[in-house]
Amino acid sequence: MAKNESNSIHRNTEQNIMAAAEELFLEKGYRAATTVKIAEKAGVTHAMLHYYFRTKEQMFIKVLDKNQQELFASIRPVMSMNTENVWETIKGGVSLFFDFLNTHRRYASMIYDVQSQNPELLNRYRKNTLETLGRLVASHKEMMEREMESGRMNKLDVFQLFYGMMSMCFVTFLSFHAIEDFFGHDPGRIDEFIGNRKEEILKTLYLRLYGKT
Amino acid sequence: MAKNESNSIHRNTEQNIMAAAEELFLEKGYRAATTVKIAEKAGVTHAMLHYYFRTKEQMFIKVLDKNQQELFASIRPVMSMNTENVWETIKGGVSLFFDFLNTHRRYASMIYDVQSQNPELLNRYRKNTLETLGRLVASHKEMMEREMESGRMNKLDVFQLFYGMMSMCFVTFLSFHAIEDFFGHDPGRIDEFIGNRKEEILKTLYLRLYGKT
DNA sequence: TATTAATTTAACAGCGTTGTTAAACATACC
DNA sequence: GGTATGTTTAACAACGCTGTTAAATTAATA
Repeated sequence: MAKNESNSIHRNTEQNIMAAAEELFLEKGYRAATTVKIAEKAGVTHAMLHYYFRTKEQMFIKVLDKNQQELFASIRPVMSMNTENVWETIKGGVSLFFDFLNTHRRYASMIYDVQSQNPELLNRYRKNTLETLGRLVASHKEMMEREMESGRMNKLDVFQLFYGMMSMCFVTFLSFHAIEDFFGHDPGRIDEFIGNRKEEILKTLYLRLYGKT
Repeated sequence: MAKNESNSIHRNTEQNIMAAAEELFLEKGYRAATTVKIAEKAGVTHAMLHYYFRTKEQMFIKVLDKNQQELFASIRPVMSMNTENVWETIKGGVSLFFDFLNTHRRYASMIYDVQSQNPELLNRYRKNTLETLGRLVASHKEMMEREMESGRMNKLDVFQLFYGMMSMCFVTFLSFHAIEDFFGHDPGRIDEFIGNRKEEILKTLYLRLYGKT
């Protein structure tokens, strides 16, 4: 078997397994996505998972890494944003994060599932995330505080602001099962709700920062 | 054995099991709270669970019902609130709901866990909740819309408002594991953060409803 | 004392899950 | 044709979970 040929076949099956694993991990979480179901979905026997990935845990870590890379790529533009315009930066950041979660609709619930049931699997992931997030917050903290001092922006704790931004986005997709139930699994109505939710979050944040009583 | 005596012993063990089951279901969710661990925590053998409750599912349903009753009791005062003062009503409702979640810190994550992993167990629960919630929303909808028409309150979709209120409270306690990690499991700092979060949610809602740009 | 209820002990069946392996087969390449 | 790689098939071991039961034990009561 030629090396090219070999690799492409190799990659095809490996990628099928990866794709199936990703789908099931995202949909069901770590525990409920069993190796047998993953193999079934990939159209191979579950012995193949061992052949390519050795253990379920290694498979999961690859899925996790892939999604984390996509997340970082998605929010990269915030890093290089003009930090002079505070609202534009916040709006951009929330918008990018929300859109990432929307294009990865089960990501939030997968992370939540693993965080609560198998937190040890998130050790590597958490380190990267906290560093990245820490840098992000730090790089905008001063600027915001200046804005508050000047009276152009309402005063509030920067940590509370970031927590609020992230959690409002996150909870939208954590509650996706409930939303689906509520809207009768109608993709049109669901998309509409999600779109409105994003606008509502941005409006809420804007008024929190600039609204006068 | 006298009937009284019998009942009191009966109840003691039964209540021990119930208490252990509640703790573990709340902490770990349905699947991960195994019958053996519940029996261990209650200080009895797992055969006793069968003796008193027959199945794990029945045990869980009792725990669920108990917590739901406590939730309904907690938010009952909102029902009888003066619906003329819109902000006081909203503030009271959010405050009561938030406080319930705070005194039942694992309730949110237990409900989330079961909703995503064993949704069929929530069928009875969901029916009750949706009805109660539906009545609650309906009873305040008109009044809010009047307030918006009059220009005293900013316009927004009532459903989005309720979703926002509930989800901001809910996500605070869904992210409790993360909060504990972040604050190094220091109860003082955690309580302080939770307290600030409640104020922040109320402030955010107030500005969303009454803030002018 | 005889009876009844509560409880423990110790075992078992049945199921699903993960990880593992041996043997056979298929395919491409040299 | 011989070799290496990919793949399937068909088992198996080990573990943990739930549900169940039979037998023995304890304690209260009538």
